[in-house]
Amino acid sequence: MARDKFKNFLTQKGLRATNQRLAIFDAAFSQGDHFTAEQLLDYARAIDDSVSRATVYRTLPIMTESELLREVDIGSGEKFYRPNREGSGQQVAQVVCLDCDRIFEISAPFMQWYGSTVSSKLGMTPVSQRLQVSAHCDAFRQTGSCPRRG
Amino acid sequence: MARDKFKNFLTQKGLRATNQRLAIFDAAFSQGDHFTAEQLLDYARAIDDSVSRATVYRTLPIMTESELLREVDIGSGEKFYRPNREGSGQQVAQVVCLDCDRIFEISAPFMQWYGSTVSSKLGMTPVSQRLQVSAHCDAFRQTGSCPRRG
DNA sequence: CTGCCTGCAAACTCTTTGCACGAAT
DNA sequence: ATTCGTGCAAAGAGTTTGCAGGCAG
Repeated sequence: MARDKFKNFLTQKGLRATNQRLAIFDAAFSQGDHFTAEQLLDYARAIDDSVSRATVYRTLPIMTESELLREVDIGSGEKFYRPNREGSGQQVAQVVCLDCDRIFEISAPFMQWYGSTVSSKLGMTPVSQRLQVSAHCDAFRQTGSCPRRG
Repeated sequence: MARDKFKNFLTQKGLRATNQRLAIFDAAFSQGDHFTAEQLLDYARAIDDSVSRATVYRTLPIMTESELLREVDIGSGEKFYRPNREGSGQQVAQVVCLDCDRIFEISAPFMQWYGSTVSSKLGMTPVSQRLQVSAHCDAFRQTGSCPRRG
């Protein structure tokens, strides 16, 4: 269970397993889709209403360092986060729908190879890579509404 | 000359070719590397000291819409911009050096193909795609200084 | 002249931080 | 007990915007 991995990570780093951190963790993992820091605050407060915005922002880096959460930045001002289930790894491309602002993720196994190829040309060692595609929804253009939104 | 393209774009859109806009344009194209909005303000003021921060921020979207400038967001809080010379197109990957914070660009022609493939799986039409690789500099790790920095 | 553009400064959004209190070990 | 964690509110960074005056067409 991911919750245990989080607790282990905390203990291992000499950090404390407080109610607030666990509430934030549970809130994050009750979400199926991407969420923002602000949304996470709402979700976490539904579990433990003592959670503050500051603690959410202080807990997010802990969860991304432990690789339980993935940070997704599509250059829209605010960052998105997503639970990293089933060890899905980092070889994922984001497809951002320009019509409904949703973010879809698609496996892109070649990315790692490409990162290595490109980096070695520059005498560098790749750490991570991100591929982001911005696209319009065909159905939206025809019907005027996004079929994935309803 | 790119400057003329900018003027044409302005005229075509019913916008005015003011001294400030042209100073900002010239400042942008005197830069060889990526720059931030704040740096652009400095450069532009060296040409015309009446240029204000507001006008820089108002002119940047005009220059990116006209495809004279490319926006590069590496998720660091502030956005970078880069002159789009010789019609280099959008098929460029960014390699961000984690040691010296520089941004290198490398041609990645396959990206467009990938964008199409992925988008069509979702029933979407790709508009743009971005590949960003974060990497460590091998030379830096050995010598403690970045050879590209000096 | 007309109305788009401008500079200024205040506002805004998202995120980070200082401080004194509170709780986990 | 001791130290780390917390909430609150203020600060911070980057960007946007309302307004009164200015300049291009």
